[in-house]
Amino acid sequence: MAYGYRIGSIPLTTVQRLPSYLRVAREMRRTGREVVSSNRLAELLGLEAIQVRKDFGFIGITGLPKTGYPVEELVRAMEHCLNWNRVRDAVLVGVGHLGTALLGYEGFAAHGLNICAAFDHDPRRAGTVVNGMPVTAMEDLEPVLRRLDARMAILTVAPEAAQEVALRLARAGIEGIWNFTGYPLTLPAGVIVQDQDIAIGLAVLSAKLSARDEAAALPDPEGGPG
Amino acid sequence: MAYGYRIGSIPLTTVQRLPSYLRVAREMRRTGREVVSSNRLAELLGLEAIQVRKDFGFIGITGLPKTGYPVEELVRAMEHCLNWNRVRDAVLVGVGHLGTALLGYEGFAAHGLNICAAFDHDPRRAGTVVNGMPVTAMEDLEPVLRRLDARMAILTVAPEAAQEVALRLARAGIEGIWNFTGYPLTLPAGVIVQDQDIAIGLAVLSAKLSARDEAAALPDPEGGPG
DNA sequence: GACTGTGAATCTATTCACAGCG
DNA sequence: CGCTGTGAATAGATTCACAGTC
Repeated sequence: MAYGYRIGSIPLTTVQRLPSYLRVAREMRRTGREVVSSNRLAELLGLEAIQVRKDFGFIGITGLPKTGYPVEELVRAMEHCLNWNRVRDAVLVGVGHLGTALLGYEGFAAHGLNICAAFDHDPRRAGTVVNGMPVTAMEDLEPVLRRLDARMAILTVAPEAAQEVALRLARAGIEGIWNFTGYPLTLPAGVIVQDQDIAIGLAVLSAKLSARDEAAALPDPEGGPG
Repeated sequence: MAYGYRIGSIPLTTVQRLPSYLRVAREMRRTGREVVSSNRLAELLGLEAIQVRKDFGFIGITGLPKTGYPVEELVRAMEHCLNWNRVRDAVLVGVGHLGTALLGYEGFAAHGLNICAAFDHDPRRAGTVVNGMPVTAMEDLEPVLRRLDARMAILTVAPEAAQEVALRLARAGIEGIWNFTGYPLTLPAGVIVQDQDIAIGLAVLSAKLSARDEAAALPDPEGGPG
């Protein structure tokens, strides 16, 4: 196993689509809409209706023939599945450009995430306040973590430091690491690592543009432009 | 089709793994290593060796029995596939927290990306310089784009503005949009949109932590902790 | 012996066909 | 009808088995 197809009983691909369903469902709730069909959701998100229905089936949401799915129940079920209905504390390590941006990101509240401490290795940064969050020196990582109740860490240090810092976090009891460094971490089993590699998205976009160029350079075997 | 399984002749999943292969291969080249086996790469990246070999097969890299794959050729083939061997210009729209971070990100050079202009809707931000990049007012978007040679745009505006700005970019000739807004864009066919939704990674991590909690609350049907 | 590389097998995800219900 | 939901069918990704090569 080098993959991880399911989370609990829910397919990974379904979980990956939940944030976009949830965003739309919350917006509908806000505007007072009470039910929505799989067709409408699919259209808004560029998916197939059957996929929406299958996904909802996996997370145990049941709809009403003729009318659709109740928006309120959708929101509740997805929030429960993602645990986004209660606030969880997380620490952030590495207050560079990206760490700073994440400290300023207001969307985390909607995802049940509260950054409760920030750490940086640079002594000139420690002691300052960045986007409203005081920055603590790295040497205080362990004692501060002991006082807090954070299970998650957001890792935004330089790739060279990633492994060492991640290990310290794991030893200090952090259970889940959201890894923005691009460095492939090796950690004791039991610590969950979620890689967030910005290069992947860029790779896909680059490859698509590149493939289109090559297709355009060839005679057109079938189908028009686009 | 609501999916897009392949880019040219290469499976999407393979393209998504290329950045991590490339990172390791470049590091090996830097340290003077000339060949590497699929086994070694798999170990470093937490994959299966056979998957590495299959991936390399897809992008046309051929190795040598007994020795492995030539590092230099690996780097070249992957850079070519991703078009990361030549520099492409891109514009960035939306100089908030995230846009600012991306303007300061030094890794783009290694990915062949050069941000050549930045735009923002806020009149207080236009005219300033952020992380070395002068910020242009939104009303100058079209004329400035006409003078530049950018095919790609990085979209980091607020979700509410995403659709409208994306449409302007598409009309101005932008071919690929890297969409950080979380808003599901609808654009004329022919414009490639790559969604980069930070909430997906958080959703997966949250769901994994959540699933573990629920598993821990149950009697252990098989297998130890983890 | 130590690797690569191919064709088959397995496993997963998506899509289709259609039954069921209001 | 218009919509959900299930079981089967298809497409895709991963993994296995093993032949081929240096």
